[in-house]
Amino acid sequence: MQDPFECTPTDHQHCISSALARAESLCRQQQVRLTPMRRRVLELVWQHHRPVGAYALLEQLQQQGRAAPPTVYRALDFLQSQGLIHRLESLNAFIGCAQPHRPHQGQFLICQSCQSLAEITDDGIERAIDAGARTAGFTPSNQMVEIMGTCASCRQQGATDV
Amino acid sequence: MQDPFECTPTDHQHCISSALARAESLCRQQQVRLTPMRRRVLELVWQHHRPVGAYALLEQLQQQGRAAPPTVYRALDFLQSQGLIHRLESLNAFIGCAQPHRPHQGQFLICQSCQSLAEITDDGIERAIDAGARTAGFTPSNQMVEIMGTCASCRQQGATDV
DNA sequence: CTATGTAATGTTATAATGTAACACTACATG
DNA sequence: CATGTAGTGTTACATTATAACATTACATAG
Repeated sequence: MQDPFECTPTDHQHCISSALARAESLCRQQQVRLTPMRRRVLELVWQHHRPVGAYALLEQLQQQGRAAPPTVYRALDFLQSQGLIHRLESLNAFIGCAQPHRPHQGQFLICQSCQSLAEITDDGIERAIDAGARTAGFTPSNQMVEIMGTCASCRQQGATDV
Repeated sequence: MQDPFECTPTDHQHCISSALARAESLCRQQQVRLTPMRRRVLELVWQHHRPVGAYALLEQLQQQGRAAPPTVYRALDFLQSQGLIHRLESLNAFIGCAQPHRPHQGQFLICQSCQSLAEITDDGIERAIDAGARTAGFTPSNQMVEIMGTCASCRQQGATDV
């Protein structure tokens, strides 16, 4: 398994371009339009490659012309509806989804030390949540799981010097 | 198991007063001060008995004198630090915790139909999350689990008339 | 009992996040 | 070309949260 927290600069260009390619293909399949604005916002999200707020994206858009909050939020809403990005509720931020092809909700590992984030898709977690909810007479439609802690590389460093 | 979504008016008075009594006792134990303001905010949170926003609480406080946002947020921070309330990230809202004596994080069942909320504490979920995170080389310290769906009573009604 | 320090609250202003409402433009289709 | 719908622009505002500093309450040492 590739460490989801690691990404060299070279990888990173690849991350971005392959994410955009996947998005193009997925939107064609779904017959929805990945307009220039939507594509641009998705590109910016992937450039960060960590949770990024709507207003940070807005500032970047404003460096190349005018833009206002609704424009960003609309693009983000669209991207989210297509599963191309996830929203992190505990951070009010967004991140690109690496597996937009198969619908999922994902669980998020948020490193409190380096602010990096990894997405996992763990059937065991999803099943446990589903079972727990149903035991309480509740019919779940959607799960949000955000896990705060320390990523592997921060833990190694932190073991001595933090 | 008592249905966490149900609470008659009579029960409700009992909910509030017993929550306050538990809070008093817990704060004495912890040697922290449940000041009148903090107590009042906790009481208001319990009066709602569903997720309530900081500004809704603020408005209520303002009906009995002046109050400003920092006052409410400080009280909420304190209550949260003592485990007396939980913050629901996906709703930007707060709710009283029914088991403040044993530290826990809880999982939240949010009914999208009636906006009620139930807290469960499911070891299976917590273990699955812990295991899933560790498999990814991540050391979790804290979990946020918010589950959207339909509560039992809404589902019964909704089966026919929604 | 007063002095002193810390915790808690008051107060003002502002930051950060998000949306409503309406105008305009682009684009597909009849 | 006419028309409708999706997408974007624009303005204004709503909602949520915090920074910074003043003041008050309260415990404890002297």
